[in-house]
Amino acid sequence: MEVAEPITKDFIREIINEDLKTNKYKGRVHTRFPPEPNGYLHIGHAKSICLNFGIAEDYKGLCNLRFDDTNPTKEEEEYVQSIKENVKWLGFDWEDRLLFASDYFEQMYNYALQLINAGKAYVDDLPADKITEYRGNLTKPGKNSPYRDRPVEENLDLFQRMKAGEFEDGQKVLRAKIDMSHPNLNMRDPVMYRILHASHHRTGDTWCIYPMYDWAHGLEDSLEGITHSICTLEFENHRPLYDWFLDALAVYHPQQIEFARLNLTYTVMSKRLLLQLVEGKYVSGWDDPRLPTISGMRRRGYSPSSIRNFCKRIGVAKVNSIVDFEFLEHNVRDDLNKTSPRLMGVLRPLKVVLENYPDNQTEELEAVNNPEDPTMGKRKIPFSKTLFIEQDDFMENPPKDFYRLAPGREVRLRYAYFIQCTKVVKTEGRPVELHCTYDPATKGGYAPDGRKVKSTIHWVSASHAHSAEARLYDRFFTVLDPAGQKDADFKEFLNPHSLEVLPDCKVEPAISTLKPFDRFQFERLGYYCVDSDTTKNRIVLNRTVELRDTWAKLQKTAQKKETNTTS
RNA sequence: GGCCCCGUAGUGCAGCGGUUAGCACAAGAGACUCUGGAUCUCUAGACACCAGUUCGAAUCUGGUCGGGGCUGCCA
Repeated sequence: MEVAEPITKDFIREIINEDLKTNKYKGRVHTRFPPEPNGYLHIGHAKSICLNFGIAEDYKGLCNLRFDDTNPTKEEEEYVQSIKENVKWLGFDWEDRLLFASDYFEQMYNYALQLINAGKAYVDDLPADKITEYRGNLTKPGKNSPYRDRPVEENLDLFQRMKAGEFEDGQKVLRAKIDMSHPNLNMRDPVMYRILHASHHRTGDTWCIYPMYDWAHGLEDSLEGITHSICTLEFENHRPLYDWFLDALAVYHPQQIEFARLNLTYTVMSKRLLLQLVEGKYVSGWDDPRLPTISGMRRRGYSPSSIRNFCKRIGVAKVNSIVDFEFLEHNVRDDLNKTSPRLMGVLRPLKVVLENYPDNQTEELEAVNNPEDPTMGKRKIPFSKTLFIEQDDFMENPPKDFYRLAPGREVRLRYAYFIQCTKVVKTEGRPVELHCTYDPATKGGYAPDGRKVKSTIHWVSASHAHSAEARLYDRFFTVLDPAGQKDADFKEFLNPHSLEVLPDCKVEPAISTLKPFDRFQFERLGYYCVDSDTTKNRIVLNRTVELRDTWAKLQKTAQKKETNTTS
């Protein structure tokens, strides 16, 4: 029985409820997800996507996908494509509302003219460093540019010539005329347009002046009839400006609401830093499975619903916080447990020969595809005299709490037989082959005499197994907050063991029915998925996340105890 | 020295003047089990501080302390 998720009423939905009550927007709810196409989306964006599209769903409103493409020097078409794919993959639909800020450039230009005419904007000839200097700082008020009081006619003429391409990059800017001594630095005559002789991914070379975020964003929202413009906390100080522009123009005025962006332990959540990792080849690309990008997580094996659940469960607030990476993992396990077919595969094979099993016999044993979901059916697994089991499932001198195979001990091979270890073959002190006997009476895994075994282990038939490469991932960084370390580059904290490649794993034949991006569980090991590097001749698997492992935890605490007493 | 935002278990959220301060993850104990998985049960754990308002404050007000953000022609 599924327990209904409690309906969390976050502060944003409370504001919307209030607006609905007062009929502020005539009953409309219209949000937008406004990425800049300058990189790939990450899990932090997923939070925003779920929020914006989720609110639209909840209130039967609309959510636009709008690319905020106002800076041609950083934006690329590749990013537009990846973002569209990611949003779609996450399960959201912008219908016919795929929009671009660049579609409004002409309109924005006219609005700028309007502001100039109203005496609220001026062309400034000050170079960039002077503008900075004139701005003052946190505690010192700024001072007016000598060009601040140019007559309207001159401003109009200059601005039109900026647009016409008569000036070099950086030679002039258009600024709002607000207040150079305002305590909020954003209000000290912010730049509205800069000259950029750069080719834009959509408008090409038709423009050489491009609007700044503060000027553009509110207009985009206004033009689209957005009701609630949801953004992250760092834009809080920009809201007065957002409001100022819209009021100065006397146009439709959405409400900006800020929430805290997502932070996750042991990772970085910034397109800028992720770009460094990609460009510096610290990863294989934007879709490297160790990255918190949507593409990376998809390749790693995360399901869209696991990400959506995660985003729903972390909530929305205004406190800066950092979510445990374990919580993300909990959500994948939770989802994948219910939806993933099970398979058996051996990561680090140890050969087992069943001495009393007929030499050339093969049996087909029946296995359940998903114990959590009987509708997923059953499958046959081949069994024979020579098998592989996991090296970890055998210990020559086991401690008392080790339940698995050991000399003289009996365990169950899942869905197969009880076996007992009779002999250990070693080279250089390491077990390389086990001789066991099987009990024919236990076929299927049940002992007719009712005797119990302490554990059930997984196995594959040696001659039937498919070889595969498994890529095991560990946390990407060694510290909780790699980007927040004092006086240090975040790349210093990369975990050198974040990727472990096991080139020759042994997997049951059913693996061949899967295709890239298919997800499954290796029984007793974890959730895996087929990597996109897989070809006809080579199977590559990614470990999404390990199963919860109380044995490993026991060992870890025992180890800790030991080092505590010895030191 | 300025402006803005924020302080509830280890972590993330809920609590909207009267609750034994709730939920989830993590932690600990146990049950069950052909995955040392899943599931189930139980345990421990928090209102930053000080005043004020009120019969009554985690909730309202003021202050203190603490955290975050803001000085791009980035978004």
